[in-house]
Amino acid sequence: MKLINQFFYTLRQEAADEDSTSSNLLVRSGMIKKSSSGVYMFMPLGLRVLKNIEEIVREEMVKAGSQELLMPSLVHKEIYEKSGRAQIFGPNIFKLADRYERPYVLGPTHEELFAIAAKMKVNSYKDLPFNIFQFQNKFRDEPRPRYGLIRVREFIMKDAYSFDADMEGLDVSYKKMFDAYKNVFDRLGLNYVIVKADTGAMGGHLSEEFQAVCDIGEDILVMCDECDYASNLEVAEVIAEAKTDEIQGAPEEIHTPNARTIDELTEFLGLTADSFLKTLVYKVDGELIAFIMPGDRHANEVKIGKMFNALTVELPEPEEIENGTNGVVGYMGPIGLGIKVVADSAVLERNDMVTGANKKDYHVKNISVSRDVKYDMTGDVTNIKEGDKCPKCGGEIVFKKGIEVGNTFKLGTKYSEALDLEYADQKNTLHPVVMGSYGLGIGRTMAAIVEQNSDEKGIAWPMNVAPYKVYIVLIRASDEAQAQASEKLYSELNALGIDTILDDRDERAGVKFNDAELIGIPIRVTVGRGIASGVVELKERKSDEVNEVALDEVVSKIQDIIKNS
RNA sequence: CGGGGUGUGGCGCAGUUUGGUAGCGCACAUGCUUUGGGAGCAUGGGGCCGGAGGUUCGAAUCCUCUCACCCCGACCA
Repeated sequence: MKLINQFFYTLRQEAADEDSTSSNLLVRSGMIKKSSSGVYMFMPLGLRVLKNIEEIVREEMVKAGSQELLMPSLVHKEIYEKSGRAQIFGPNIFKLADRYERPYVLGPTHEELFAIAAKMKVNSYKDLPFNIFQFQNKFRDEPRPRYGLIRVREFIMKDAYSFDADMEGLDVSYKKMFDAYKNVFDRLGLNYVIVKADTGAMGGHLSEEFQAVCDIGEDILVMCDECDYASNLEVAEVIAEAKTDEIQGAPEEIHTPNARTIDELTEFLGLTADSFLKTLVYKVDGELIAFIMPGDRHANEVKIGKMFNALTVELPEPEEIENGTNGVVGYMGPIGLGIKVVADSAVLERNDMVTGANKKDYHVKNISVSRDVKYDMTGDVTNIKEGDKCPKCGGEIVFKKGIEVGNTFKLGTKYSEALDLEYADQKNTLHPVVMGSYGLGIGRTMAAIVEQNSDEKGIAWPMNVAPYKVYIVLIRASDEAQAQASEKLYSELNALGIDTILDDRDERAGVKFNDAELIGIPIRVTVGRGIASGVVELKERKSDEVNEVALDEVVSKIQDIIKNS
């Protein structure tokens, strides 16, 4: 591309309404522009990057035996009602109506349509397995879009689906996709980890997330400093500490005026947070249930939801709690509360604890859980903490932050049952098909790459996703020798299939250098005064070194750099 | 959904408290100079101040409503 007469622009100032390194750089470099909250335009340069990422994903999908197709975004709402997901997605799904007021949705993900499509082919066990995928826009009405391309409401996802006769088959199909994902993220040069995760709105048996490690990540990755344990915080198992303190005398009320939170109590009573028996009331599928746990731990709603196999887990309003229990908000305790109580495994053996008295301004001390508290169930209902023991090897747990760029699910038969996707086995008995689903966010991956590959000057694209590989800075367009040399270099590189920008604008050198760095082109060639002695300058974006190279050697040097990248 | 903030030329902002009919930087156009790290000087073009209604002789500025965008919260009582 020669820059004159092309749709190319950069911004010198930060975008006022962008809140992350990647979104700022992508906007400033003229690759994307916000259209409305959480919705972006992709400009020519940005689209090239997107397509490059897409192509790498496509290659790996095809290599893994998947076939590409394309589904509509506009889907009859009925389909999501049949699978029960209209409810699960709830307000996150974009709804609209046609002229006859028939309800439609903009697809948030496409398990249902793929199951329906698969029915066209699947009759017998002989028709399985197979795997299909697409690149398509997904729509999710996020309550708060954030961080540019990272949390958006419309985005391009590669979604693939596998169809097998049984779980053993699914294991094989899953492994193929899993390996394909590793290949993709390895090729993209991303620093990522794979963690176990909650199956969430997808349902099913297993979910693993590919997480790009990054400070602005919205997911907490639980890692072990000794072994390869890696999990999303949502599902990381807490190994209950065998902590037992001395048994005290009978429970005794203590006056704790205006001390409602754990923080206020630790301050007021001079005790550590873990001496408190924290009592939280959740509304689990509409039922008020109390959870007791050590005061220094946070409840984990995903675990609670799983424990009750519940669709919704929410914190009720204070009035709801006081109307539905014998408790007083701020002074809640499990004794005589009048609702079901679930005890976290970590408190079962505890003896010397303080909890709420269900009475304003009073708590109770000397609580021995086994002696004083009647609980209905027990289990792991809290988040793991840094410094806890690794559930796998006993090593120490550390946290990292991650951006979820890919997710693989062993779905099982949830969708095939809901949508009647069945096959006949050797004995002519019907069975639901076993499905897997595999998502990969293209725009989010692009943003994650920028988060991991930028400096104060701008983006530094890895070679294989860079919109162009070479940027020729023509210092003085009015100089015949310089103009001719850069023109020749430009044609030679393009003829070799090396996408090149020739900056032939009537701009000062500084402007061109800055733009080349901002938009992150990996190789820069400067054609300037050196041309008199037959040399140009070669510089890689990620290095500070500038090398003088003879004009007739530049092309082969560039080829070497690309080959070795 | 709750709290806070912001909407003024393509981009980034001032002006709003104390109403008097819009300004700065960048970008843009023209000319001269300059020319290897975001040039200088001069001249100039471009905005019904998010929208609607109201108060007033007069509204970017005050009042009411509304839309959009951003931030914090929606997690522990």
